[in-house]
Amino acid sequence: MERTFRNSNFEGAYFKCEVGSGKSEKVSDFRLPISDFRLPISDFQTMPRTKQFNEEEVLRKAMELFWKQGYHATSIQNLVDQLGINRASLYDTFGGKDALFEKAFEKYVRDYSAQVIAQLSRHESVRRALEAFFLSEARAAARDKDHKGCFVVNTTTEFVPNSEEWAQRITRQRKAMEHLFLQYLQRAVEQGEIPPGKDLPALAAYLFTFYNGLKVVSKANDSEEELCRVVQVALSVLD
Amino acid sequence: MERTFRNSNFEGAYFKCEVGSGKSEKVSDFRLPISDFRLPISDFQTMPRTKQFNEEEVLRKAMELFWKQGYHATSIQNLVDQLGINRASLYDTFGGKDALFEKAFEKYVRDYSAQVIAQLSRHESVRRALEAFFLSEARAAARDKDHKGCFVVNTTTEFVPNSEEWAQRITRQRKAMEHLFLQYLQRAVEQGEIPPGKDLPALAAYLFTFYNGLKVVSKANDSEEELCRVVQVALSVLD
DNA sequence: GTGATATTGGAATGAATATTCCAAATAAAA
DNA sequence: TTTTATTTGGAATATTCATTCCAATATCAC
Repeated sequence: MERTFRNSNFEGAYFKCEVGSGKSEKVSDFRLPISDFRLPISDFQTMPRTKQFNEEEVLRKAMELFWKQGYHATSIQNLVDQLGINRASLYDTFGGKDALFEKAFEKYVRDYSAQVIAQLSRHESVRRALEAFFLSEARAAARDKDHKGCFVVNTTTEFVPNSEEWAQRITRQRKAMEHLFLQYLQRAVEQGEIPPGKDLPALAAYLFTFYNGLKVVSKANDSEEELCRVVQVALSVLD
Repeated sequence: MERTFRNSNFEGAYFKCEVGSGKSEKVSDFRLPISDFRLPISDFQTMPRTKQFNEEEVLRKAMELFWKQGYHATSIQNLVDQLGINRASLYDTFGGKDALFEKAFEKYVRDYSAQVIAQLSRHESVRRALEAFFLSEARAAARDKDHKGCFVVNTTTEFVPNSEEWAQRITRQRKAMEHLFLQYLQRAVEQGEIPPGKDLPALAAYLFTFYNGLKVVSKANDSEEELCRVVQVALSVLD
């Protein structure tokens, strides 16, 4: 507790820009002090040793490991080995296994949401955008030699129904993604790509359901061709 | 090892008919000895104490627990508490955690396959049969207060890609279910329900993929109505 | 009832688990 | 260089894990 917060006075006091592999070797570390910053409590006069690793990069590694193995099958030792940082650093920086998993999950959602939106907004035609999105997901899944699937989907099956907290988190994710699909479908109707009068919320929920299925099945089927044909069938509901 | 097989000479020698809760209280136990049965090796003269629990019933409980919680989140202590049998009995009867999980998985596949086939063969019309099947799955999922989903789907996300052995098992399951769907689709073409010339294997793979998605999504969405509408959208590819 | 033997409950074991702790090393500023 | 606060490596801790063991119990054949 005590050690965890010993630095809390200085949160946000510096813009850090760190570069390096983070594998406990020296890294560059530029700090741009905010000139008019006043120390609120402490009376110290020197700055201590800085972190030897890039926090974002380490978090990315943790994300990949939890993504691939899930929460229960990933041990702290596992993380220490893979992340290349010390046990104590892990606890000091991220708080513990639960907190680290949450941060990894949030990073995935953050990164992945941006990617989905970017992918979908590449085409004017909604039909083409959805096709491009699902085909790219199918291809990426088939090519991922780790067969990680989707972090959110994996977490759904691992934590629901055994954690009410995670069930709510997952539900929020579902609604966000269904809402995103819905917006595109509404635009499709406006653009005359989809005949009006269709049950768009059900269609959006369907797209989300199919997405989940694709992410599960692609873990155990790496045939790019088969997955792409399935996508084409799935999207034929839009015709 | 030694204790595990001490009774192996008598496997199948009796038709057992046991009744009882199995919660370490006395149960009725009727044994109908097979009259012409000859002891192959042993020279014993008395029969030992019989099992105090119904093996099939205990296996069913183990299946439900693994189904709900997964492999890693279920401890032996957990099983001992839930199954109502002794630690030693568990190891003697089922071999260990891994072996018990496998047996539970196989029981699920056995029971569930029979149920799927029964469900599908209720209607002459393939379209109606598929609709009845998916709607019944949606309704059952929404009504399952444990939100267990599908044991096979859960196992897919938990063990793939971290176990090659399970990946193969899961792949076999996928192919079996796709094959089942394909047979029905072929019959649908013969019966004139589906226009000829469609890519039936892709359609079968699509149905399987959607099934997986439904089983994931229904864990965190218990709205029967929403799930059923999604099913209707999904099956519109057949029109 | 008696003898033989498997089951049973619970303790014992040893490995793995998450987390905490501390001395030594180190970076930044004076 | 000295001072200071932090990171770091690895040991220490306490819990939980899967599994084994054994004495006591209970059942079946006689």
